[in-house]
This record gives sequence, C-alpha cells and structure tokens, in this order.
Amino acid sequence: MSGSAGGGPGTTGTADTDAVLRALADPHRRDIIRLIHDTELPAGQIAQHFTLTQQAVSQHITVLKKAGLLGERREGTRRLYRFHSDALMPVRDLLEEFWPDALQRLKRAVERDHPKKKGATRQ
Amino acid sequence: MSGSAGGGPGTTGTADTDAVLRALADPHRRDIIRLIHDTELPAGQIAQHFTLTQQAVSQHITVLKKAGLLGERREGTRRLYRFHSDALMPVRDLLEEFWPDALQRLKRAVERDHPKKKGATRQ
DNA sequence: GGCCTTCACAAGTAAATACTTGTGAAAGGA
DNA sequence: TCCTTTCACAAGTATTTACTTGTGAAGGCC
Repeated sequence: MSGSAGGGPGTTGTADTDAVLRALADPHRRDIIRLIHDTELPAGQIAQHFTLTQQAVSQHITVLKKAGLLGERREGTRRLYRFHSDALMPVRDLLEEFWPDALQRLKRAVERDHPKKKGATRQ
Repeated sequence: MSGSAGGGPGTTGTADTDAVLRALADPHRRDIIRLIHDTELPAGQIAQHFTLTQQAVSQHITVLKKAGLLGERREGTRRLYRFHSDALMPVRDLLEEFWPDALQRLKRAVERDHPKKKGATRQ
C-alpha cells in the first residue's frame, strides 16, 4: 500500500485528499501557489497580484493553509507565506493509484529535462 | 510552460484542470473510478456499491464524464462506463509544475516496484 | 500616548454543489 | 401490444463556496 500520510483513522487519508484537491481546484489558488512557489511572500503582496479584494485573497490563503499547502511565518505585522510541497502527497498517491503509466512517462520526461541530478530531494 | 493539452485560448488548460480536480475532490467519485478502473461496468452495478440513490450516482457519473474521466458505451438499455486515464494529464502537469522533486521520488519508486519493464504505455 | 500599516475575523449574498423524489424515454421480452 | 428493466432528465432543498463590505486586533513609528 502506498502513502497514508496523515494519522487519521479510517482509510488512506480521504479527508486530506478532499481538502487538497478542492484547494487546488481553483485558478486563483493555483496562482497563489505559483507566486510563492520558490519565493516567500507577505499576504499583501500576494493580494496585489489579483483584482480581488485583500480579504478574498486572505480567504483563499486560509483554504490553502487548511489543506496544508501553505506555511505561515509571522514577522512583525506581516505574515509571510511559503509553499509546502509535502501536502501534494495525496495527489501523487492518487496519480500513482489511478494512472501508474503516467509515472513511467514522467520518469522519462524528468530524465530528459534534468539529465543526471542526484538526490536533490529537499525535505 | 509544461503540458498545454487543450486547444483553447488563454493559459494552459485552466478549465480542464478545474473540472478534473473538482471531479476528483469527492470520495464517492473516486470510489466510482476505483470500481471501473480496469473493469468496464454498467451504471446500475456501479450504483449498487453505494448507499446513495441510483440518480445520485448517475449525477456523479455525469460529473466524471464531463471532466473527461469516464467513457460511455451503450449496449441495449445499459450504459457501460470505463475509466479514461488520459484525462488525468492536467493533474500530472500540475504535479510536475508544483512538485518536480516528487517525480524524482516516483521515478525511484517505480524503478523499485517494476524492475525493468519497458514502454508499457497503453494508449 | 496617537496614528499608521498589515491582515484576519464577521456577517451578508449569489451561485454552485450534493443530494432527494418524481417521472419518462429507450430498448428488450412476454 | 403491454410490461419490465435500465437509466438520465427535472425540480426542489439544504449545505457549501466564492465573493463582498465593515471592522478590529496586532505590531511598528512619531
């Protein structure tokens, strides 16, 4: 059996899976992730990139945070957010379960794009 | 820029991505996919596996079908459904974009589990 | 102290979602 | 032909979602 990240009872992390997939199923939230994918950013700067209100973006951030996709670090009055890639485990597990062949293709794609990098796994 | 599956204007298939992720973000629908993952099944038999009404399951099937995750084949009064793994492309692309390291791990996992299988990609 | 800035909490609203019951179309068997 | 099976369409409802405006708490600067 694969993943089983959380410590919840029941089956293999269905609650997590739900939260993560639903969090990702919104273009605004995916854009937020893109913004802070490698750069840590304060909430205000994230909000500036959208036509939404500051509060709306804050709510999106909350959804992402509850799904485990965002980490928060307070610095004075500001709150800096960064992406938590580990939370994508349920998505990976789902792909692995539903479409194992995709992994073979991905493997080849990765080998083509990142020729011979070794053990670059962070965290 | 990765995938870009569809032929739409705008960015990289956001509409598809939304539909697929939202379709997957429901445990009932994921169970439906598990049921027909390798076996083709008529709607009625799918419905029997749930405590929901036949109509509710039919609605879930419609959602999955609209997301491209299910294919329909009519045979007499019955409608047989099968899983369309290609529709998971947006999910794969998302993983690739957001978590490239995961692919490295998957690659290793696949190599461990399927020692030296070659080009087993169906479709 | 007062006054900014940064940001989330609260409440309200329109639309979407996940169901229910009721019904009828499509196909096959008597 | 009528009758049954299989299944989606229709309409109604409760809950959730994606936003809005209003507000107040937390911290830094004068």
